[in-house]
Amino acid sequence: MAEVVQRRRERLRAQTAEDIKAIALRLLADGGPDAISLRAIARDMGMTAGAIYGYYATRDDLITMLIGDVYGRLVDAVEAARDQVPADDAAGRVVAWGEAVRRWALANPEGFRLIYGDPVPGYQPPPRGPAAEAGARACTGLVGLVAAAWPHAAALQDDPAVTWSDFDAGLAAHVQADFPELPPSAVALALRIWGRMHGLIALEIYGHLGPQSHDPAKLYHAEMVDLVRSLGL
Amino acid sequence: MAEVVQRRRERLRAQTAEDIKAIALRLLADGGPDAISLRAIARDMGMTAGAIYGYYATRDDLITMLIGDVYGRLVDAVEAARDQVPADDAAGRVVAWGEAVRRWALANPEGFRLIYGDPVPGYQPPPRGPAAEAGARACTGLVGLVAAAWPHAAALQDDPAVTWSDFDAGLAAHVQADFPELPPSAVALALRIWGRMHGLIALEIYGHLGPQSHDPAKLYHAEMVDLVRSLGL
DNA sequence: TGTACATCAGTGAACGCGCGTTCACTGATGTAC
DNA sequence: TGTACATCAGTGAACGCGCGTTCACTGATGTAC
Repeated sequence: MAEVVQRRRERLRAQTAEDIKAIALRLLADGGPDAISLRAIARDMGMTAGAIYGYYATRDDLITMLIGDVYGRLVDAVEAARDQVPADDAAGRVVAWGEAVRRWALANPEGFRLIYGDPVPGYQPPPRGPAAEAGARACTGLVGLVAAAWPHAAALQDDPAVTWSDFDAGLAAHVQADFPELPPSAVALALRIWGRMHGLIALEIYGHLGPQSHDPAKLYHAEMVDLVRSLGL
Repeated sequence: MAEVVQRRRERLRAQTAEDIKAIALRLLADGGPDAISLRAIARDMGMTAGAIYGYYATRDDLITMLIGDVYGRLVDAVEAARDQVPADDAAGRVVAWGEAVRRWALANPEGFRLIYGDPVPGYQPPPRGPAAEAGARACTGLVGLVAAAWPHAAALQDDPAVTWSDFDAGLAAHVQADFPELPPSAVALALRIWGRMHGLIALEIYGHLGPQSHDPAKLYHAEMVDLVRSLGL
């Protein structure tokens, strides 16, 4: 077979694989994680359910790709928001990051559920893969924010009880390479900041904040302000 | 029919209704929220699926009761842990509360998912009901903790921009009745504390912390210490 | 003590549903000569 | 230009599954006389 034809076929295959993901994402946004079924996707694509197996080996494979994609977009959005703020404004970057997470979550609630919630029923996430990678990216970004703030934060947040062995070896190595001066407690701080951003957003997305608060945005912003203060900024 | 017989029948009915919930909870613990199906419950009870309709009108009704139950137990556990600490030790009570939430979540991960995560596929939570009630209880408890800390926290956390209208009217009225001195920003602080506890726990339960941290307990404890400090305690 | 009746928890079979997955096949596209 | 062959994306029908829900029914328990 001529190479040019083979290459066109590959392009078409890749295109269809993308279409499948795109439709899956629309189903996700419309109906929540449960709405992602091979049959529903096939229906929307005007295909047969069996045809999907030409592109993804199983449903879980597709979901895995999907989570990786969505998670990647979240991290993209958040990094972009951070980079809107000058690098020397450590406090501003932290707040920009945090507010961007919330903004993305509210704009893509089902995406947020897909990433952070019970994924699609019966789905078991693979320990390695695009999702884990995106998580690592997010984590790295937060460490970067902490690194920028560390000159001020150290006095409040340094804790000699924290050691490198408290963390994943890969993460620890990565941090030590990028920020040789940074102590392990700075990584702990980064993870805690992650949790701090995640908490209010998760409560809001899952409808637990609504019954009590009429203004979650204000609440979240206050939390970001307090967070920045706890960084000594 | 003799009253005594009717009463015994009622007792038996109530007992069976409880058994159904108990088995549903075991299914939840074993297989996650998706494992709660009327057919699975009936199988475990040695009944027919249809028989469940003698006790709960629909599956969603059962789930609603279940969530209320589980949430109630969580709040019970947390309140009990708080009450182990003398009332004049505001900081200790906050930490006890927070650690109890995490302990309960780790001991009942599927319960935590049921309450705070995507509930069972297709389930829509009713705005009123035992679950909402338990949420309100948790919220009230946190406000109590903040009230005890407010003499110290006010200087750091008071914010005149927060108004009573930022909150649910019922909650606001309740707080104003119980703690007449407390400003609205104390309620905001309580909700933020809720988020702060929820964040790391949710990340841990849903497996997002594991890849990065080897010692989530230490991480969480550090967060509680920082939280207490941000209360001026 | 015995018999006709009422209650009502639970049965069992059926309904229609959507799902993931498999597989022999069709039919369009391109190749070789 | 025409014909025989290869590729391979997609078909369509079927598999077996578990689900929520309904409904006419059975059969044990207790009541009334």
